[in-house]
Amino acid sequence: MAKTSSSNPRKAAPRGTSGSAPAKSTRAKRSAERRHDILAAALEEFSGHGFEAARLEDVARRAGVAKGTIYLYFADKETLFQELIRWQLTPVVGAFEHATQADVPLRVIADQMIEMFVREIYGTRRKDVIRLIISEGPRFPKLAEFYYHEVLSRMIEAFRSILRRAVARGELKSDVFVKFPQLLVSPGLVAILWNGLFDRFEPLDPRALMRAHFDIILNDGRAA
Amino acid sequence: MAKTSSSNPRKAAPRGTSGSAPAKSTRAKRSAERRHDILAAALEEFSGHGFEAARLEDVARRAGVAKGTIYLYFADKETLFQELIRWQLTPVVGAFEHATQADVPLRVIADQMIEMFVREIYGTRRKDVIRLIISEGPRFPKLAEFYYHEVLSRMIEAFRSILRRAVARGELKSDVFVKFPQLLVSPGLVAILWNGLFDRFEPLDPRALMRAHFDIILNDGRAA
Amino acid sequence: MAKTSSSNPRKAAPRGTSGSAPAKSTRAKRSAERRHDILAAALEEFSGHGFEAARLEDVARRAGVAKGTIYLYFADKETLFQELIRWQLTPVVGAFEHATQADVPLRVIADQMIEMFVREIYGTRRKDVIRLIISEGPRFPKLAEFYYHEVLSRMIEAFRSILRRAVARGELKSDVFVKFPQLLVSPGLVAILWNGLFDRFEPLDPRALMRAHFDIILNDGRAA
Amino acid sequence: MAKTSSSNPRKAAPRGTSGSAPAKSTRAKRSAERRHDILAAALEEFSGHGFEAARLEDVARRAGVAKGTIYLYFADKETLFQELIRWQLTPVVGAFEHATQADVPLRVIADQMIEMFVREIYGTRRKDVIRLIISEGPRFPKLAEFYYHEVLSRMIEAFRSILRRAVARGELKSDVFVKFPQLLVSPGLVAILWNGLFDRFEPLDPRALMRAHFDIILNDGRAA
DNA sequence: GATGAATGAGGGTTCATTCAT
DNA sequence: TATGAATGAACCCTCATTCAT
Repeated sequence: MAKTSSSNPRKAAPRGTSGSAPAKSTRAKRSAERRHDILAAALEEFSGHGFEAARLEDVARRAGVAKGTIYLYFADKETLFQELIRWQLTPVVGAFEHATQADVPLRVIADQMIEMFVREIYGTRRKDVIRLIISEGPRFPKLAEFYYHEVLSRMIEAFRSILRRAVARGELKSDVFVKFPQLLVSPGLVAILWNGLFDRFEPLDPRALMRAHFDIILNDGRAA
Repeated sequence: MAKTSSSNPRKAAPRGTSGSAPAKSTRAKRSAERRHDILAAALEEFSGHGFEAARLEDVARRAGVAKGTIYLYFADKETLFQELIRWQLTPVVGAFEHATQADVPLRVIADQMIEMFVREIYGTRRKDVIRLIISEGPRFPKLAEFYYHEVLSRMIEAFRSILRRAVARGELKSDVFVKFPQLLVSPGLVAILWNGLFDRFEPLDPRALMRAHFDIILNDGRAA
Repeated sequence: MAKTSSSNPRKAAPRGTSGSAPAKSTRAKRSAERRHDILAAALEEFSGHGFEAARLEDVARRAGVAKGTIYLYFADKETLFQELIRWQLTPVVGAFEHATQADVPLRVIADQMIEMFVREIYGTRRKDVIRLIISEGPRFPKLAEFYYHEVLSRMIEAFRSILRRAVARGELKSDVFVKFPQLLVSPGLVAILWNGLFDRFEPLDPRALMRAHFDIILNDGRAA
Repeated sequence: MAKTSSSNPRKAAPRGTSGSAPAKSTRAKRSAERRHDILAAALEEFSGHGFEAARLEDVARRAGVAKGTIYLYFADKETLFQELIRWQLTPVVGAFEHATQADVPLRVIADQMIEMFVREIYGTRRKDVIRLIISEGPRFPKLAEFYYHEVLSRMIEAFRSILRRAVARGELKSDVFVKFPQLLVSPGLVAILWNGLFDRFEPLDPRALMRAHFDIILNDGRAA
């Protein structure tokens, strides 16, 4: 009953060019790469098949490691899954919070948000991560909890601060969005879900959808 | 070596209002009841665990039948799942189409839609059926196809006819909704998903959310 | 509760001219027909799939009866199987014994045997019955026992009496066949087995095979 | 919804003489042993119960492995069955072909054949393998095909070359056996089938049977 | 650390048999 | 008698997890 021999290697994969980190022991670097490879492989497999149907053997093969190796880095399938979500979403939250601090007109922010969403979420595997949270969240209370506390509530707070500034500035006549910030992001959600389910029947342009939505709610006459 | 998988009766489901036929033979009635019991049990189990993780043994136990009995009514697990979706959603589409034919002001229709949604979807197991389609749809092309053709496209068409009338009447200045009817229903979707994932952290009143949304897009000054 | 209005029409006329049986109560006649139908259906299914893989549901459907009806006539699947063998083989033994009593030259008898074999065994479902005994016999001791006592030993005895007469008459110089009558029938067996296994690769004419065999062992110069 | 059934090593079977390689890694050796154990266990179970009725759990228990282990070596039950046949029969074909190349009198060859048959087939489990092919072949076209191409046609060819030499030498007056080599082996077949079905009622000495047969067809006066 | 062979519980599906109608 | 819906034991196969090397 080997305890996890721990000294769990650092997160954060070396992204892009391989070893830019200057002074990491080869051991530690290899370890971090392994962990990254496994997470990346898991992303593909969980995205493609869902949690239950994804097979750790396929994750291992895709990562180029043996099945047992996965258990050196992650306690079990469920932990791997949760770490995968964390690994993908944590970076964007920071970027998002940072991007919303600039004091620019609401419409400009909206355009930035749209581009950011399309570039960082819709155009990447993160789209599938969102879908995974929606699909598997109800069966993984801890996952939903992590997502709510570490991602969603921070993003909502960022939104609210933007919105409050916009109301103060008179750009928004109403404060409904402060109360229901979900209304701001719902088109993004719809775009993601539609894409996975119905794009083959009727494609949906996420940018156009979100622009139309902001035109309406910002109510500036462009769409009226 | 494979055998032709045996025949399955698949008697007509008790769509909508129950049996109006006054004199059903006991056999046929029992059969319809069994089918109904199995579908109801499957709804609970699939909702609670998802398609893969739901166990037919639990469905059987919950329905009060033996495991093998399920196979008298449904060819396999997947068929049971699809029939379940069909059984739950087909009736509401008709009701919805009928409800949207009245020639009344858009705001009245909107209020009716909200009430209908809360009563027929959000307040029932149908909410879970929607969630199931979102979760499992990507892995069940036929399911997504059925849902798109038999449910979604019909509902979208109904929406569009309402919206076109509203534009013609001058109630709507823009025709974006005719182009993106998804924007109309996105709050309902958000409400369902939020409910399953985050209600325990921060409850969300679906009626309030949807009303806020319609206030904004109908733009009549109440919320502006 | 409409009962099936029944009056189930009789199946398949009882071979050759229709009703030659003079005075059977309708009940008894119907019952015998049912039994016959089930046996005939079982012959097809067991021949085609073997004992284990044959499904009683298919037997019932083919016989035009309900699954439960089979159990009114036969105790279980195994009994049905054994009765089937008995039903098919009992008649031929008598015919065979009768045919071998004529006091004619051995070669004439041989030719008659060949024709009888081709007509009554190889050209009919009885060929499959033989195969079934070979395939399933080791797992059904009672079946092998029945076959040995009721069929084989009687046929062997008949053969031996022919052979003894032939030896006495000087038609056969040796009495090996009296000791090993199996050598007489082995080509028939080979023909049956070859037919089921390899005919598609290399057809085998049973009549030619058997004639060649008798030419050799009767050693009369035709083939020498 | 189907997954690609995973890979199967299928290391080379220990054909004929065991491992001549002196230094096998323990891993590889254990693997070959396991495969052999499973095949041997499968031989017992399939022989005793037939393909359908044999249970893989019993094979596993007999081989001393877990149920799942079988699937590390064989894709499924059917593959295990076919590999079993191949494993048993391939070696004898080569041995047989080799044995028939000596240019010795026909009667000598015949005696050698008889001894070889009794020693290598009748006295071993290969007898049961032959029975399995006969029993299951009609339901496993691929099995019959393998057997015909890899075993039977090669043996027939070997027989024919012997026979042609014998005809040329004047040892055989007729060439019927060149046309129907089945007639040469039919007593061996009869011996095998008789053994499985009727030996308990009336034992049959395979050697005596085959000698009697060859005496007759070689027609040299010993038996006349 | 890394491997991958081995494990064995678990679940979908089949089908002989029963029994209420 | 006849039916066929219902039963539930049985069995093949999968795959997360372990552990000797």
